This record gives sequence, C-alpha cells and structure tokens, in this order.
Amino acid sequence: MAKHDPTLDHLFHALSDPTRRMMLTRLARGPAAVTELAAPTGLRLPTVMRHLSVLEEAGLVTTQKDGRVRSCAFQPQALAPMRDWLEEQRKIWEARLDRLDDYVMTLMKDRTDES
Amino acid sequence: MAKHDPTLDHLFHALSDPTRRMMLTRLARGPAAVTELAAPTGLRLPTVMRHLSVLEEAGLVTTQKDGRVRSCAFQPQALAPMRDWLEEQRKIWEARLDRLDDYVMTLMKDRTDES
DNA sequence: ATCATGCTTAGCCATACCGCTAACAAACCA
DNA sequence: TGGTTTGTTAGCGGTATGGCTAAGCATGAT
Repeated sequence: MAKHDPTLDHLFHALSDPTRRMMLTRLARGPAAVTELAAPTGLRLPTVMRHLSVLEEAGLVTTQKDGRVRSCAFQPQALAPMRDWLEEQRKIWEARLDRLDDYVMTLMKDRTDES
Repeated sequence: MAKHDPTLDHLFHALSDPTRRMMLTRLARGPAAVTELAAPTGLRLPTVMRHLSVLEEAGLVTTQKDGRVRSCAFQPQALAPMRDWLEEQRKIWEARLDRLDDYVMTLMKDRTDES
C-alpha cells in the first residue's frame, strides 16, 4: 500500500490537461511525429514538446528519434496504476456500503424484537 | 464527443495530489469532519480546506455544516467520467490493434500467395 | 554546398498551486 | 459570561505550469 505514490501523481497530473488528453487520444490510434501531434492543437512546437515530456514522465508515451523525426507511441499499460487505484477506492466504498447494510439489518432486527 | 471537458480537467487535477487522494480514501470509508480529515495529513486547517474545495469543485465530495462542524461525504459517481474516458481510450487502442491484426493477416496471405 | 525541415534549448511572462500565519466568526461548554 | 473548539477568510512566499519568441542544431533534399 503506497503512502506517497509519485506514479499516480504524475499520471493524474498528465491527464489533467485537455491538450495532453487530446495528444494521447491521437496516439492511441497509432504512432505520430511531434509536428503531426502538434498540428491539431494549434500550439507552438516548444509548448507541445513540454506536454510531450509530461506524458513521457508519466510513462504514458515513449518516443524515439529516427533521423530528424521523433516518433511518439502510446503506452496503454501506464494507465494500470490508475485503474488499480479506482478499483481500490471502489472496494473501500463497497465495504462501507456492506457495513451500512449490516447496520440497517441490525436496526430492523431490533425493531422486530421490540414488536 | 467533448472537445473541452472541464469536468475531466477538474477530476484529474483533484486526484493528482497525494493529500487529496488520502482525504478521499478516508472519506470512502465514511463521512468525516474537516478536523478529522486534516489530522492524518499533518497539514494546517486552511491548507486542508483548500484541498477540500478542490475536491468539491471536482464533485468528488459534498459537504454540509451542522452546528459548527462541517461534515464531508464522498461522491463515488463523480468518478464516472474518468471511467468513461478510460474506456474510450481502451476502445480506440483496441480498434488499432484490430487493424494491425488485419494488416498482419494480409501480409501472411500475400506470402502464402507467393509460395 | 545550400537550404528547408523538424525538432530542441533557453529564457521570458502571467497565472495557478500549495504551503503557511494571523486574525476573525460562530458554535458549544462550564 | 467567558473560554474552547471548529471552521473560515485574507494574504504572503516560493515554486510549478502553460503559453510564447528567438535562436540553435542535426538531418534530408537539391
């Protein structure tokens, strides 16, 4: 059970920006060069590069240069920690609902005993 | 298909901070007052209040005052847009894999035709 | 050899974020 | 009433973020 998990920090932070989500969605369809990635955003290249490095930092994207072109690829397994975290929260929440349920049942039983 | 979805922005941003995730995990176990929520963080109250309002902004938490104590409650349905987004990405990715698969099959067929 | 292409680096600017203290307000408690 | 508990507001300081321009560098095309 991680107390401080910088992985989740980076993941969630990377996804909190619409431009970065747009870039990621594009990359989910297949690899792309930086310029190609930048085009639909309407942003300048240095700006896009920065977004790209945030995505790399989060492990969501890997890149490699081939010639003068940098090719970027989506890494779907990087989303796993997020799914895991969601699942963990869901379990905690449902355990709570179960306890609530037990409690309500107890109340009903008490009422039955009284009658 | 949302182009700019501030909901996702707020959601992911809210979850990008370990303190806020800790608070949320605590609240998943059941409602709590602000002070109770602050205790395990080691942070001052105003700081925690700020985190709390970020969580509220994202819809992840609702609060209400009764007496002088503010009670905070987790809102699990607020996580739905995130699940949806994840699912959307997964679909795009898998569609891509399917296309890749088709392509490989085509290549194999060509090789077979050649032999 | 020259030029165009595709990044890449450096650095500026405005705003947002995350922590804090200090001071105030509104319950509740004795 | 007077004190304690529980928020709440205002505002400060340092850092991070997200945009930009300008200039540099390496590669590919002519």
